[in-house]
Amino acid sequence: MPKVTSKDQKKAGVKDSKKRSKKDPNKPKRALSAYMFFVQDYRERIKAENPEATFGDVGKLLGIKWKEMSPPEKKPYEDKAQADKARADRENAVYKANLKAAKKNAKAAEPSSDEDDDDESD
DNA sequence: CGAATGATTGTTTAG
DNA sequence: CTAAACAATCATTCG
Repeated sequence: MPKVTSKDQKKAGVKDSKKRSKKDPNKPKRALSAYMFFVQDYRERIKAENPEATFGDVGKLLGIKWKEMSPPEKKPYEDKAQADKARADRENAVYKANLKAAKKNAKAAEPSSDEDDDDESD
């Protein structure tokens, strides 16, 4: 049942104060969501339609509009999301390379000062 | 192998 | 600057 949506996260008290936990050395994070791109384009529009709207209002309005949007309307945004995903994928490759290199370097298992220079031979 | 959960992404405005 | 609401996502990880 724990379908923990972002709402549950905040409900659980999981707010982002300063990065949430950090276990991996340098994860490429992830790609953005269609919503991110959607907002980037709508942020101005929402403000245009709701010049008096504040954080809570604009924020909600944006989400509502998003839901009101038709799949084909979000399509272009999803497309960007996928584009970002592709970009993230690249970071992922580098990330893995870094880990692999670091791991290979970490022979004594002593993470004291491991300075690895990144050389993207691309 | 499968489900779940966590981490992350970007924006808004106001104090 | 940071905080929370808004939605997506999707990769990692545990069983």
